[in-house]
Amino acid sequence: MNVDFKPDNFQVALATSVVLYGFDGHDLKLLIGTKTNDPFKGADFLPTIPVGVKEEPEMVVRKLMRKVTGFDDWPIERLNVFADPYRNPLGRVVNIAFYGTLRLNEELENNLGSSEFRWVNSDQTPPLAFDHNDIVDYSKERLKRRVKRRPIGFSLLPREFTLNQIQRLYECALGRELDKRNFRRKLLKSELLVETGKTVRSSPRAKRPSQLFRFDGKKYRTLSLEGYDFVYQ
Amino acid sequence: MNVDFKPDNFQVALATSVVLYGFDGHDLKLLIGTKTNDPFKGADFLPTIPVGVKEEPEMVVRKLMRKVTGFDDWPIERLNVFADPYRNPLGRVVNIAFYGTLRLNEELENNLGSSEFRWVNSDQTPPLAFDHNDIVDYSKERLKRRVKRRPIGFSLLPREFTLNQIQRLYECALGRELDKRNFRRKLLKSELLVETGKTVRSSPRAKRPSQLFRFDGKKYRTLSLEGYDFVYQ
DNA sequence: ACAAAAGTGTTACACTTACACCCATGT
DNA sequence: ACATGGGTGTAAGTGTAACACTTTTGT
Repeated sequence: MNVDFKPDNFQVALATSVVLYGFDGHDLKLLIGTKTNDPFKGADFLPTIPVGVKEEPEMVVRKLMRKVTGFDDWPIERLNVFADPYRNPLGRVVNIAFYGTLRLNEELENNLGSSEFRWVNSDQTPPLAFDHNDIVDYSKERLKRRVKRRPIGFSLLPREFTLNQIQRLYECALGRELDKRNFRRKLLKSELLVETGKTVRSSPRAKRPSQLFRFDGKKYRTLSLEGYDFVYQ
Repeated sequence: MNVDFKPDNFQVALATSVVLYGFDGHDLKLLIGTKTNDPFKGADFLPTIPVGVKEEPEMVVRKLMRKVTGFDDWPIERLNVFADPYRNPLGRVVNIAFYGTLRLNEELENNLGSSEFRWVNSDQTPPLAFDHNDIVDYSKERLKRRVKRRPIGFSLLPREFTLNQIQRLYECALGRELDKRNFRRKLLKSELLVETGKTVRSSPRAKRPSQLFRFDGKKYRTLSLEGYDFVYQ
């Protein structure tokens, strides 16, 4: 069986793109850029960067995130590889795509590294260049799956959050409404949330304040080792 | 943002490997080869083949399967991509790995396309060249997940099979024993099995014959469209 | 006192798990 | 008649889903 590589096998380029999700307490958004050069100049696309022949894709993605948002210390996960032979008109480019999750705050929302990028509501993704809409769709499925099985949303939430915020996040990610009482019961039973004792008013119109919770990361890691599965159907 | 590719980005090669699972009614096996040339001459490895610059990985994998087993019409699924920069000593080779499932029969088991290949019990995978053990481990996790959520085992089973065979297959894939009564109840409730009325004796020593069932593929496709989830915990 | 959002319990049903014996058949 | 694997039922417990009102607080 031939497993030898001849010189003309080494003609492929690597790229990596990242689908960055941010949650601002009310909406789930993702980061979109606009191409400033050909091919597809002027089209929207995902943050994307070539991967050098000796580079590790994850490192390259972190570099890219830092360039675009100013930070690179958010959890990311490899999504999939998009390897259609003609997905890029310049030649064969294999795209190793990632997705990441972060808490949106005003600083992040307004001070992006360059004006080529913006946050869009995750259910209003515009048409994108290359096969980037496929990448976004794939990442949404992955996020849905993760949210169902792992209490992963915490990297999207503020460090202290209300039960209504986390429910809203789950509803955005899953794309459907959830029952408040059942959601709370399930969440509190997991014992991954701890009360802070603090409260906050969700809006100027809201009279009664909500309780603030935070995520018990240590407990989660312990449970995780025991094979804990969150599972929100 | 730089998304331009310069000529020296195009120096990567693509390969694809396949983890082929076969079930012979009693054991779950997978296909392993022995390298006949360097690098790693003499080492065991997965069936692997370079992907040409204009080729589609799935097509290449099917070609590979045909070369090794004589057939290429089994269901395959893309697993993951293994892209560590130094996984191959010849240069940067990105491996787009697949896994496939087939029914083992004596013909397949004994008439492999070449003597470089053999079937090994899936829980006795030998040390493999490159990062192929990682690929195998990953495929086992995927198979486990698939078996839990989809009635996927049917491409591994003979067209007509006994409940004991399918239980045995699930036990191999999940790596643990299952309760016979609970397993049957669950499986029969799904209404994806139809009785053939035929029976077979499982071994010369077995006196009472077992009933033969087959899979109702049409019903499955219908249920599938409605978002059916099998779920065997 | 009213407006607004926060917060809270119960019941019916479905599914999961644990468990041990009788049955049909060939020799 | 016996040996062999094939086949069957029940009960307890756990999780899910549907459902509407009371409480707290600021104005």
